[in-house]
Amino acid sequence: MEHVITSIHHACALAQSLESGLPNLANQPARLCLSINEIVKTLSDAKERLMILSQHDQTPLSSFAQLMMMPHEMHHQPQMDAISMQEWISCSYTQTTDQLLQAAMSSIPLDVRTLPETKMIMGMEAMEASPSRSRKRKVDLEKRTIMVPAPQFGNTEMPPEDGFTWRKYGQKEILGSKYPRCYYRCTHQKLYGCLAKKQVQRHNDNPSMYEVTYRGNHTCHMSSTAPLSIPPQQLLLDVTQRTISPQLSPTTASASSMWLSSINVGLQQGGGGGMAPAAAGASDGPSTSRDGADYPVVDMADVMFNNGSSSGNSIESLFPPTEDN
DNA sequence: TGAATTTGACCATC
DNA sequence: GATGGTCAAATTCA
Repeated sequence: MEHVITSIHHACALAQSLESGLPNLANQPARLCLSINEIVKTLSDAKERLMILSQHDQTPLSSFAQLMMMPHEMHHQPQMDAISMQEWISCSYTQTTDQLLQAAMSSIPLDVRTLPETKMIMGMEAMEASPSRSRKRKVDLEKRTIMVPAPQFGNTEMPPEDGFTWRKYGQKEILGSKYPRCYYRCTHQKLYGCLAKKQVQRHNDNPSMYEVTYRGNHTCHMSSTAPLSIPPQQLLLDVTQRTISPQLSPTTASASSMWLSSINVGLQQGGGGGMAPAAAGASDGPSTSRDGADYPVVDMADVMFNNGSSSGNSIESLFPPTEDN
């Protein structure tokens, strides 16, 4: 039991370090992923040990329960036995992990996020919408579908922001869907010939999720006068090389910032069931051409899951103190 | 007043 | 013919 408490303390320390390092990490999603992964791994380890303990020792885990319980939950559940504690931990852990994954996925640049390797890494394959019935059009643009959480607070009717400016050009009732599908195209379509489009539709069974389908690629960032946004290649390079991006667009910076907020809320809320409001600025990176490009996702995966998770466990390995921004 | 949104109509595909 | 995607006039908003 002592080891479990130690692990939890360690996870809390990691979370606090993450929180304190947020201002300097707004543009380093890979390191954030590393940190989250470390926290989740530590809590998972504690959970597994708790499982084993609770199987061997059926004594109530009241002290630990009180330690981990949210105040409002304590009010409603003054007593908690080992079984319900186990259920609670399981539930909380699962929800938190899912929320973190959601938040992480929504922050990773779209081109990276939608790569099969990335989905595999993040365990998000199941979140991919089932392939729609094939329908070849004259202009068969590349199509990528993701699920993003709807805002929990504020105007939940607003589709989640993704860092780009979109212009709505249509809305249509879709057969078999409770919610209409909204059609957007890049605001800069006329000015820069940007062909990026997206469709936003609330999930039928889960209205708290939006199904967002992107088609085409943003070309507006290529213009010298177009809104600045970092090409994903550059961002990925920065991520994998653990260097600080020389310049981040306001959009990217704020998106990263919101991503951090999401993580923060997720960590604080535990199983409370709520992420940071996506409407405040969920994040997508710019979407540019990636056809044929060989992104070093494997390297990123290696960094994320092999390099930092097993050895050291020092927060310094995740957030070297030498960097400031 | 210009930009963004709404919405009915039209077109493409199955 | 049914359905999804887009157009464009009308309307709303800042």
